[in-house]
Amino acid sequence: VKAHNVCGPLGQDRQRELYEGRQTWRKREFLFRAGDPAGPVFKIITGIVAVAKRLPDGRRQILGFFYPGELCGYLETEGRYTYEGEAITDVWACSFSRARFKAFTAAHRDLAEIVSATLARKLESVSTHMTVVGQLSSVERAAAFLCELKAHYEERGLKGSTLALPMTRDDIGDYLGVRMETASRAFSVLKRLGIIDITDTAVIVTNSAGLAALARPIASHDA
Amino acid sequence: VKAHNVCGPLGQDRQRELYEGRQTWRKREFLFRAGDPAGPVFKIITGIVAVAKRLPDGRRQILGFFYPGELCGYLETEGRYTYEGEAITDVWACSFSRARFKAFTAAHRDLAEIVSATLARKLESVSTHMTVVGQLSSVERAAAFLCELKAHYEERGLKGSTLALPMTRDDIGDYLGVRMETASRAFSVLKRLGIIDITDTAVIVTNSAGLAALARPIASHDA
DNA sequence: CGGTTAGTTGAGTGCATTCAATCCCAGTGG
DNA sequence: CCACTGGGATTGAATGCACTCAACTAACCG
Repeated sequence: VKAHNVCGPLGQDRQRELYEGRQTWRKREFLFRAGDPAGPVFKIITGIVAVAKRLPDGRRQILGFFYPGELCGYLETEGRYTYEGEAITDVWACSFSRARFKAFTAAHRDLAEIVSATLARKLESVSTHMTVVGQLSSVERAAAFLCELKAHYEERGLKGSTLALPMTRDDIGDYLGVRMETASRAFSVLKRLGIIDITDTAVIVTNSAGLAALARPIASHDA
Repeated sequence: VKAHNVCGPLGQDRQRELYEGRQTWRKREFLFRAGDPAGPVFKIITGIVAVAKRLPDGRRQILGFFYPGELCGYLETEGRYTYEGEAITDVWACSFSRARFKAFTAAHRDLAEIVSATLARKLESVSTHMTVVGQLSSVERAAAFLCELKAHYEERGLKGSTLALPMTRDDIGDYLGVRMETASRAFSVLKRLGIIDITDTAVIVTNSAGLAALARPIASHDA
C-alpha cells in the first residue's frame, strides 16, 4: 500500500510541529493496549492497524481497520488508552505527543473544526458498521466488508477490482461479529455465486453490481 | 423523567442565543428522517428519542436512545439528516438553527472543545455498544442494556433499582440486534435467574451484582 | 364491549457455532 | 534438496441459539 496522503487532515507544516518520532512495528505487535497510560497518538504511514475492544474472556470486537494517513490511539478514558491497536501488517507510523496535540488543536480554531469533522465522520462510519453487525446475515456482512474495502481503495485512487486482504479471516470475523469459519464460508458463498474470486492474498471482485446488491442494505456510496 | 440538566454542555446564556423554538412530538412521531434536508438540531427537554438507521427492506438498527438534556439530529450527510429520530415517548424539545449552531461553535473556542469531547464520548459509547451487538449472547445483551440504563439513571441522580422501560420490546430488540421475541425471552431468563422482576412498565433489578456479572464483558463502569 | 397493540410463550426451522479433519504454503533444519 | 513443522484457510458434521410463525393474554381506547 502506498504511503501517499501522509498528512491527512493536518497540513504538512503543522504536522512537523507535532512530530515526535517514527517507529515501526512488526505484524501482530501492539502500538497500544487498552488500559495502558495514554501515550502518543499515532499517524500511520504504511501498514494497517486494527483497533479493538477485548473482553475479559478473550472475545474481541475489532472496531475498525486504520489505513495509511489515518490517526489512531486518540481515544482515552481516565488517562488510559480506551482500546487496543494491533499491527495487522508491518506498520510504520509517526508518534505525536498527546499533550502537544491537544494544545495545538485547542489553539487553532480551524484545526478544532477539522477534529470535530473527523470525529463526526468516524462516528458515522462506526454507526454504519454497527448496522452491518446488528442486522445483516453473514454473507451480507462479508459483502459489505468487501464493498467498504473497495470504496476505501478507490478513494485513494487505487482503481481495479483486485482487493488485497492483508488481514486474516480471524480479523475479518472479529470485525464482522462472526467466527472465523463463518467468515470463510461467507467468502466461499460469494465465490460460488460468481461474485468474487479468491486468490492467496487477495479477492477479485468479478461482479461489482452483485456485490453491491448483497450489501445494498448499507448503501453508503450509491446516493 | 425529570427535565433537569436541560442545558447540558451549553451554558444557559449561550443556549438562549441559539434558541429557535420549542415543539412537542407525540409518541412514534419523527423529529427528523434520514434523507430529509438537514433542518434544526434538537435538544431534548423531556422524553426519549431513538436515533436509528433503517434499511430498504425495513430492518432497523437503533443506534442510541437519547434522553433529556442531550442533543440529537446533528449528523448530516450532503446536507441531509443521516439518521432518523423517532419519539419513543411524547417528546418536548428545543430546536436550534443548524447554521447558527455551527457558526456559534466555530466562534467560541471552548465550545468547539466541548463539541469535540461530546463527539468523542458518543464515539466511545457507540463502539462499546458495537461490542455488545457483535460479541454477546442475547441474555448478555439484555443485561448490558439494563446496566447501561441503570448507570444512565444514576448519573442523573435517580437512585433506586426500579428502571422505567418506556421503549417497547421491539425497540429494545432493534437496539440490541435481536428480534423482539428474543429480547422478551432474554428478559424472561433474567427473571427466572432471580436477577430482575418485570412489572408492566418497568424492570426492578433485584440482583445488581448478578446483572453486572452477566454484562461483565462490557464493564464500562467497574473501573 | 369489540378492536387494537404490546408482550409472552411454544413449536419448528435455519443459520452460525463448535469441533475436527484436511490442505496449503512458508519457514527451518537435517 | 527434501522432510518436517506450524499457522492460516477451508470444509464437513453435529450442536445450539436465535429466528419465524403462531397462539394466547393483558392492557388500553374507542
